[in-house]
Amino acid sequence: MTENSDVRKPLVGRARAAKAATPKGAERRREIVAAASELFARTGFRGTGMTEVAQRVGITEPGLLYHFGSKQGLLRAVVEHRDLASQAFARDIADVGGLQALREMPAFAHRNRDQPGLAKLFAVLLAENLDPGDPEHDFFVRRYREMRAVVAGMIREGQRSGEMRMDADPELKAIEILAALDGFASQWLLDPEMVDLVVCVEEYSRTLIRDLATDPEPVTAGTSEEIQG
Amino acid sequence: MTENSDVRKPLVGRARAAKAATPKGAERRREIVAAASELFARTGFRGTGMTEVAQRVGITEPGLLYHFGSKQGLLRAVVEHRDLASQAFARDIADVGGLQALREMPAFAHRNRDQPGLAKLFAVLLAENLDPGDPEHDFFVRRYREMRAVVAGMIREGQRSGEMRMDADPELKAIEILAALDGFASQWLLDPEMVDLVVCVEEYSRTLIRDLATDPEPVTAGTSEEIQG
DNA sequence: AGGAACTTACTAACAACTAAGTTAATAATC
DNA sequence: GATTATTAACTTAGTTGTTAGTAAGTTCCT
Repeated sequence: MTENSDVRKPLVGRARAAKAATPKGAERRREIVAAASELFARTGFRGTGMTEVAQRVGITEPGLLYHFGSKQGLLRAVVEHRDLASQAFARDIADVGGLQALREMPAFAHRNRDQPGLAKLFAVLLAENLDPGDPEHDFFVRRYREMRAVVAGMIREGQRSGEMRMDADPELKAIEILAALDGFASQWLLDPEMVDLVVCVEEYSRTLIRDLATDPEPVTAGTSEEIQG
Repeated sequence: MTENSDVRKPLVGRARAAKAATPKGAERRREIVAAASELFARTGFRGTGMTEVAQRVGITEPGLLYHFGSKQGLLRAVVEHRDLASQAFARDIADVGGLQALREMPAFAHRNRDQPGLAKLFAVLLAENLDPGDPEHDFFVRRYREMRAVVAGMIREGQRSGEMRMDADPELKAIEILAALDGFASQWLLDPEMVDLVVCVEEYSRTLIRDLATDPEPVTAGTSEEIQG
């Protein structure tokens, strides 16, 4: 019944410039990516016009297209650039490992709260790319698989070291943790007066530790104060 | 005018038809809402054209506008209609109350898995309305507040009846539960081959019961199914 | 001189929406 | 019970504005 022949653009565009060739050009690109990130976060990819982005950095629309070839090219640049921040977070988690990583979740929440643009950008772009065939669908699939792998690895390390119960499924727990963090973020973005991101993550962090730790934790009151062993 | 004069349409449009006046009209409205739900779910509100919706039901674009007055009018109709399904879920939860409600979460997940369109629609529309000023922002704020209240009430009842520990914060737990469910849904929609919605919710349901129940649960050998495939 | 980084001027497609007329069914009147 | 009036439910045709993207030329810097 009415099969979808919804084929996207054939992506023929000659992708005019993949990399900058000049310090000036590189700087412009950075400006453009920053502006586009803000606008995509506010009005989405589909809801944002190239003209708006161009005005924001004080050039014309074709001037913008010179750098990225097409709107999709710009999207890709935005997504890849902003992903670095998240990857940094992933490294942090991976480096720490085990229960200590869970204890540091509130710090991550603080960073997010201070940069609502990044959180919103990813929430909006994720929703716009849920469908296979959406321009950045594969990117988000890959990204979530990687992050789940990182979190699952962190849990597995906690199990190896004996800090965490063995009968927890690291894969499933990883999905749950990422799900909760995303969900907190969207409720907070939607209604910051009612939902405090940091409080939510702090409480959830405690819940996770209570759930996963083999030994009961000493009662750490309030915010994330490190307890040196 | 680099400043944002991004004022939305003043909503003056004479909202030509708020309700149907004829069985035939009512039926057409239903068709249109169904088609628009599908399309909004796939390509979002901003990414979907009135022409596409109109074609889908076999009428012209002005014919569509006759019924809903404007694109926003159509969006509102879609959102309000599809919300009824979610409200039904809320009633279920509220009626059951306490731990039993947590045990029935997988049933809710089953319903969602069989209707991916609804889940996707809400994920997409939520992300498109995170900003105050977005056309349905207030609707989503209201909706989440209501659902948090329902879930928090369910927990409070569990506490009153003695099934659940008193030192859990019902408001925070409600945020967490909705966050996790939304997050499961979006990971599942993005990558259904790696994330099984039902398995995730089942596991999470057990985690919640373990976390909140005062008495340890008898081991209900529910699903020993394999993890995702 | 030559290329990077633009601009102006344009196009073709499409967006939501309107105006005005048409059809068909119902409801009211004679 | 046929005719008329009224209305819902459309259609055709057009308006206005915006979209991403192009073509071709210009400025600037090395």
